[in-house]
Amino acid sequence: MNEIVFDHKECGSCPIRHRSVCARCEADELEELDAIKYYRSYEAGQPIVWSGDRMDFVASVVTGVASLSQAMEDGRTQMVGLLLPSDFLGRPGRDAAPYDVVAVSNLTLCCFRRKPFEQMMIRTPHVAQRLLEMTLDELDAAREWMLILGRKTAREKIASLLAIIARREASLALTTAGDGMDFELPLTREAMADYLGLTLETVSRQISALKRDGVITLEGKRKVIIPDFDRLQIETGDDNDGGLMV
Amino acid sequence: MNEIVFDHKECGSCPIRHRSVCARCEADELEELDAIKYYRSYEAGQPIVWSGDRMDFVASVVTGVASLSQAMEDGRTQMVGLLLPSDFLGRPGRDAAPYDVVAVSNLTLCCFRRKPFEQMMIRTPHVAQRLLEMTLDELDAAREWMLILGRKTAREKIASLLAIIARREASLALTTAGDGMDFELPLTREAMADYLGLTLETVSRQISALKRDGVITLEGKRKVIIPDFDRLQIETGDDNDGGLMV
DNA sequence: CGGGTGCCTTGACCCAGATCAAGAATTGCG
DNA sequence: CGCAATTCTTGATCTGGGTCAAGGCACCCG
Repeated sequence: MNEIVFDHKECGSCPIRHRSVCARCEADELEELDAIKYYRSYEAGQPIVWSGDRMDFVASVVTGVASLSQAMEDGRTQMVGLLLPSDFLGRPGRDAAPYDVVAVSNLTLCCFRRKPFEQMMIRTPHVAQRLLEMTLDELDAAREWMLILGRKTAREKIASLLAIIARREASLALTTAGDGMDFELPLTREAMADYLGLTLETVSRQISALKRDGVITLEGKRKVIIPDFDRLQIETGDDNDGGLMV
Repeated sequence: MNEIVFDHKECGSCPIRHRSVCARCEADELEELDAIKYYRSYEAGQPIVWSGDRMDFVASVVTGVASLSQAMEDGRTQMVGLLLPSDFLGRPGRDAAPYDVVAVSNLTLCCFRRKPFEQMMIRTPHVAQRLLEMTLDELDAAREWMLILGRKTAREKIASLLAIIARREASLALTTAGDGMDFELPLTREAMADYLGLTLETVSRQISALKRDGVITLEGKRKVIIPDFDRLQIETGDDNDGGLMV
């Protein structure tokens, strides 16, 4: 893997966004992708596709947050993934969307018509490779999430979610500012509950508890300040080495 | 996708085992794969790899059942996947195993040394394509499992697991015998508990309850008879159209 | 045949988190 | 500016599933 300087702004719209591969984007495929690409914006709360819908594009998130979720008939819903800027949405080779996709905040997608994208994938093998890599990452994240859902307490779940968001946030903003960090929560309490398999009341109570215990500080309802990341990490119940996520 | 007659025995050892792709296996790659392939057997209960171990092979399951699981330091464990015959194990491009892999029953793997396999992947694009497809299926399965873990009751969890195993079993044995079906449970109560995020006592109680209510019949402790699959399906809480799985 | 050793079942009790309910804080809009 | 409409917090109570404990059953081995 050759380490190439990586400008996220330029590359954000490229679904094969990755420092080593982006270099190649500068070559042929980028133009090819440009020809089939278009942007779309969504308002917070707006649905993007419903489970089962035909989906004739794939896309990458430019700005904002989207959620993938599955719903049961009686209204119970489980969020199964969270898409942050630079994440990929859609599945080459599949007609129907497998989950509901909703814009959690205001959102911009960079879309590619699916058929031409698939064609390109066949012709340029490294795109399929990259997509495989990304899918394996998503699979790992989904499985780490299974551990959270199946075996962690409410407090550990909240801590895990905060740690994951903090880590993601830190890796995007390149401010590796030691152990203290802060960010804006992109999710409502209800969305957090749907992600964690809890009720919104429990989410609220556990956030209050973490605040009371000095693990986090809140500024308003959404801004979270983490004075000591290691402390938060302990609250997650995980062993104390890194695990990637979301 | 061209529908070719599919002999599972011949193809079981081919990691690109799929009716449409198997046809191509008859050509070049099959020989190439044969050259780097070897078999390994494990006894029930035997570990195959531990999370974090270096893993220098990929494999496909020939016979038996293996489990993927994640453990917390204090002993809580969550099973995150179940590998049945014809499933693929391992990740091209990754050195370390991300989970513990254990043989649930006696198990035979058909292994390929990883490096040569990766080389071949680069040269033959349709293998990468197939692997991407398989990984997407696993991702869907993992996410359906997230719904089960996060939002279903204990009874629904058990019903879901039984329905999933029954469906898998039915698709392997080509006996599409209407609505009645039966199979041998490949998991202990404890393994089921680890899969479902429950305790083994709750698993036992809910199985007893389903038996009492006539949803299933047991023969011994492991053989499950499902007189009416639709009835079981209702107990899962899902909407009543198919959803793939495991 | 008798006593392990796994695996499973069932009962009694308890508690983390759900549910129900009442406000408080924040946001948006006429 | 004032009055909804959201979104969040907190309290009181309830309950599904966890925990602890006591056998039951099948199989193996000496």
